[in-house]
Amino acid sequence: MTRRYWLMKSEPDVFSIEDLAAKDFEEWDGVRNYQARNFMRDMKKGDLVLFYHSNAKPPGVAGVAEIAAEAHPDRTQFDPKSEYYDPKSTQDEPRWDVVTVKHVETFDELVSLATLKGAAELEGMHVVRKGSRLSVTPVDQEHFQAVLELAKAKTSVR
DNA sequence: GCCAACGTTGGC
DNA sequence: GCCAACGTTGGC
Repeated sequence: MTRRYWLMKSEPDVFSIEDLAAKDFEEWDGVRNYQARNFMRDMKKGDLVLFYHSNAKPPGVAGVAEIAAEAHPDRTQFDPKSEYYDPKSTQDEPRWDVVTVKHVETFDELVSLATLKGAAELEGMHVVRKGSRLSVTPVDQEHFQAVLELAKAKTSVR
């Protein structure tokens, strides 16, 4: 099986890796960017995800999740009471999808964006680029492994 | 709070 | 189709 790797951003004040660990599974709703949506549509069950805390102090990768269910319609787009409501979306042709993610691991210590930026082997990774805004991005296997090793290195030093 | 880097909207 | 105005993301 060819497994693919991704990075997904979430603001921990809204939904953190601790929240995911408590629930085990989560529907990743609220993505309203076509590029991010298209990446989610490419995700396969078993793919691994770097769970990134954005708008955090500090921002960085907090752990790992796994794709538990592939893309299916985001119910919040049909709900007028939801902040994610999209009046232009129809049941016949939904615009927005979710994937279901499962908790795999919470790092003992966050791998901060500063650490990622300081790692030469992560050059070219989307999240280290200046002005990176895309909330869902593919990650090279080499980059994914390198982030795991950074997380392990931090743990062993303590 | 500032600002860079986009994405979206709408006039033309 | 072009582009200006505006909105959003997210680091710092």
